[in-house]
Amino acid sequence: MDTAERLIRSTQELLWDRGYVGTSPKAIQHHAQAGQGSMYHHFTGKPDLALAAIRRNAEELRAETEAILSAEGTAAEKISAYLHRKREVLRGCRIGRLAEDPEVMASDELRQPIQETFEWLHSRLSTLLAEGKERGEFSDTLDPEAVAAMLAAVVQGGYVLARAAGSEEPFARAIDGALDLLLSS
Amino acid sequence: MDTAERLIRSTQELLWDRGYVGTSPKAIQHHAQAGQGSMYHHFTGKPDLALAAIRRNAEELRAETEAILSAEGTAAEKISAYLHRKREVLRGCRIGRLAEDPEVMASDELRQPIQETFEWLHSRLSTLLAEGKERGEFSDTLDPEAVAAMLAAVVQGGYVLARAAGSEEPFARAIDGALDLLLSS
DNA sequence: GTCTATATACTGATAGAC
DNA sequence: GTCTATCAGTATATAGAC
Repeated sequence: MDTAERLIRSTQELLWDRGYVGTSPKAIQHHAQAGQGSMYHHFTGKPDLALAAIRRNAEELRAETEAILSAEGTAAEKISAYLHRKREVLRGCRIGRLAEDPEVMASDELRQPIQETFEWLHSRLSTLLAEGKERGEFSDTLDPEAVAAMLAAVVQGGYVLARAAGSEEPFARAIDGALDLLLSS
Repeated sequence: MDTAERLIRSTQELLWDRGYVGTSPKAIQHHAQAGQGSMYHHFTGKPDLALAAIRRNAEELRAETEAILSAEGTAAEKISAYLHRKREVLRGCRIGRLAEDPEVMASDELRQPIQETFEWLHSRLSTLLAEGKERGEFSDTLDPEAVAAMLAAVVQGGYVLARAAGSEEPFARAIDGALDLLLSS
């Protein structure tokens, strides 16, 4: 793996665990085993490298999610698979956590991949819900747009509750609560 | 207002907007119009002052929430009032955002008020749901613990989606989705 | 209680040698 | 491409005068 690639991957990990404000160039260089000079040769600075890493994290998250949502099954099965997907719950969401970072939110360029990822997810979930509703899997009164937002929020909020508790349990409970209501509605 | 009080209130605001990692003693002093010496006279350092500010933010959030949940009305009305409560959506949650801060999560002392606040909220919501269920307001199959976690998660995740979008809309949609399912279940 | 001086380490970068 | 040197500014304090 070349140096530029190691720098991007190291930054992906550090942004996931510490956010943008909490990640220094020095920490990135150390993690990537690259020198100061290498980093500034391949990237113009911290924002440039962070942007590459955020985009990569977004692409990877989207690909992993799409693999689950496009698998065989009913809409209800896909939604359930998405909610019960294998996750490092206590680590949080590599994309959602950046929505709490003041410098990411202050930069249109850094915020864009975050915004687009959630727009994509919302669109994907709401299409799926509409198809399931069409096939009679869900209540006739179900609002796909609202329920899609609710499902995305439950996952993001589940991470927050779990981290606050130091336990995966609140995440699992929140998912259960959402799925119970959706499937019994 | 005395200096110690100004320092605490300034730190409350800065932690809300920038988190612990993103807030420096210098920024606090400037916001509170207090000198370096004053800050270190009243508090032993940044963690000590932050702890006071986090506890204060937790107390205030809890008091505001309790006022809504203990008002007159059915369980469903109280839950709806809680979800539709006046919020600075794009600013995020003054407590939940700290669950994404690496240094707060690394310190048992700083994390404790965050953990306790969500434990209190979960307990309060789940009691309310159980009472409502008892009175026939909700489905017989409703699981109060799971739905309470789901509701807390929707609020926290709603903040994340709204900040990512730069718009309050996703928050409102997520709340609508949760409430629709709860009340039609 | 508040102020100024001082201190060590880190942040985020630039410059130029190799 | 990578390395070392250097830099202005900040982070997080401590010490001692007033």
